[in-house]
Amino acid sequence: MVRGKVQLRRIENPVHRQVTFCKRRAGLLKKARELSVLCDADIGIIIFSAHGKLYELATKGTMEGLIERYKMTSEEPQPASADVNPPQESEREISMLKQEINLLHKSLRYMFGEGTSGHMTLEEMYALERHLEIWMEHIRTMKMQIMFQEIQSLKNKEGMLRATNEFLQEKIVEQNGHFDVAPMTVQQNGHFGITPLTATDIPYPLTIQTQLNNFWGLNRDSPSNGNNV
Amino acid sequence: MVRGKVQLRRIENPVHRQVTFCKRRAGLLKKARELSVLCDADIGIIIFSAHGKLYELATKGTMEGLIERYKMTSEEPQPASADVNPPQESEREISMLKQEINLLHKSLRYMFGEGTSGHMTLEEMYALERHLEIWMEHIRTMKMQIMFQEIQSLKNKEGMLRATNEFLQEKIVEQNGHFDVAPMTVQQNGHFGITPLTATDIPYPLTIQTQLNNFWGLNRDSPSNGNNV
DNA sequence: AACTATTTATAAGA
DNA sequence: TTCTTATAAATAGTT
Repeated sequence: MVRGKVQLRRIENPVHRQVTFCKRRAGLLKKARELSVLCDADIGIIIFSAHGKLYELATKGTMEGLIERYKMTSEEPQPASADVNPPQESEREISMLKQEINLLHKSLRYMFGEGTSGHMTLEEMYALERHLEIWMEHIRTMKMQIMFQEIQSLKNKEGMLRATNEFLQEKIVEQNGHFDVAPMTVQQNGHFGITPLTATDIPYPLTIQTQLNNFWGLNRDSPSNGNNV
Repeated sequence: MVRGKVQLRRIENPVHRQVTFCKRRAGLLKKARELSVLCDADIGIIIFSAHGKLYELATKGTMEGLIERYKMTSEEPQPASADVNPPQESEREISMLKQEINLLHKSLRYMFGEGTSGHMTLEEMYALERHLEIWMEHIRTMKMQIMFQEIQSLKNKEGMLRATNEFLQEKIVEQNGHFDVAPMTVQQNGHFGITPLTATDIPYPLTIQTQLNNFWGLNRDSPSNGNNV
C-alpha cells in the first residue's frame, strides 16, 4: 500500500514477508484495540504465522472466554436453560483482573520504551525497577562528582588566595608598623580586603531552598526532611 | 483518524459509534485478509458488537478449526489433569492476581510519585510520558542551576580575592619599591597569625552538599565514578 | 530500528 | 446509508 501499491498475493521474498508480517500484525492488533475501545466491542484475534507461531489478542477477558461466548452465540439453538453457576462469576472476575494486569504491564512497557517486547514477568519487573534505580543513581553520581570537583577546586583556590592575602597584609603591617588599608576595604564591602563571610553573603542555601520548594511544589519555609525522590 | 484526530475512548454518540463500528470493522477484516494472504498466515477474528452481535472471520478453514488449533497450541505446556477447579481454586487465583495488580500499581506509583491512581487509558499513558519528561527536565534544570550558582559564586569570590591580592601587592611595592614576598605565600600556608580559611572552614558549600546528599538520598562521601547521562 | 513517500483508512459532512 | 473530501494513519521500500 505504499511506494508502489502492493499486490494482494503472498510475498515471495521470505525476509520481506517476515517484516511485513510483523508490521501488519502490529497494525492489525492496534486497529482491533482501537475498534474495541471506540465502539465498545469485544474482539478476539488468533493469528498463526506461516511457521505456526501463535499470536493472539483478547480485548476483553481471555481468549477462552471469548471462544466460549462465540460458541454460545454461534450455536444459537442452545436451550438457554438457567443453570446458575457461581463459578462463572469467579471466572469473570479473573478475566477482569487479568485484563487489568495486561494493562499495567503495557504501561510499564510503554514507559520503558518498548525495550521489552512480549510479556513481562514479575521477575522482569523487579529487574526493571532495579535497573531504573541504578540508572538514576548513575545520573546522580556523575552530576555530584562534577559539582564536587568543581567546587573543591574553587575552594582550594579560594583558600590559597586568602592565605596569600593574609600574608601580604602581614607584610604591610610589618613594613608600616600598622595596617591602614583594611578599613576602606571592609566598608566597600568586598572589593578589597577580607570581608568576613557571613550567612547573608552566601546566597546558596536560600536559593537552593527556594528551588527545592518550587520544584517540589512546597510553599513552606522550612524544608521537609530531605528524603529522596 | 481524520478531520480531527480521534480520541482513543469510547465514542459516546451512539450514531457515531455505530457508524464507526461498521466502518472500522470492515477495515479490520480487510486488513486481516490482506495480512493472511500477503504473509501466509491463518487468522481468526471474533467480534462482538456492544449489543452482542457476532461478526467473525476465518481466513483458513472454519473458526472452529482455528479454535481447535489455538487450544492445541496454547494449552500445550499445561496438559495437567484435574479439570475441576472449584471456586476454591478461582478464589486463590483471584487473590494472586490482585496481589500482582497491587505490585504493578506500586511500581507505577514508584515511578510517578503517586500521580496516578486507578486505570490508565492510552491517553493517560501519553500524559504520563509527558509528565515523566517534564519531571526529568526539572531535575536537570535544578541541578544545573545549583551547580551554576555555586560555581559562579566561588568564581566571584576568587575574583575578589585576586583583586585584593593585587591591591595589597601594589601597596607593598609602593612602600618598598619592590616586591619580594609573594612566592612563598602558598607554601607557608597557615603559619601566619591569622589562620587562612581552608576548604573546611567554609561551611556553606558543605551545607549545600549535605543538602544535596540528603535530597538525593546519598550517604557516600565520595561519589563513585560517574557514568554519564 | 528509523525514515519517508505514498497509499489507505476514515471522520465529518452532504 | 452511501458518497465525498480532507486529513490522519499505516506502511513499503530504503537506509
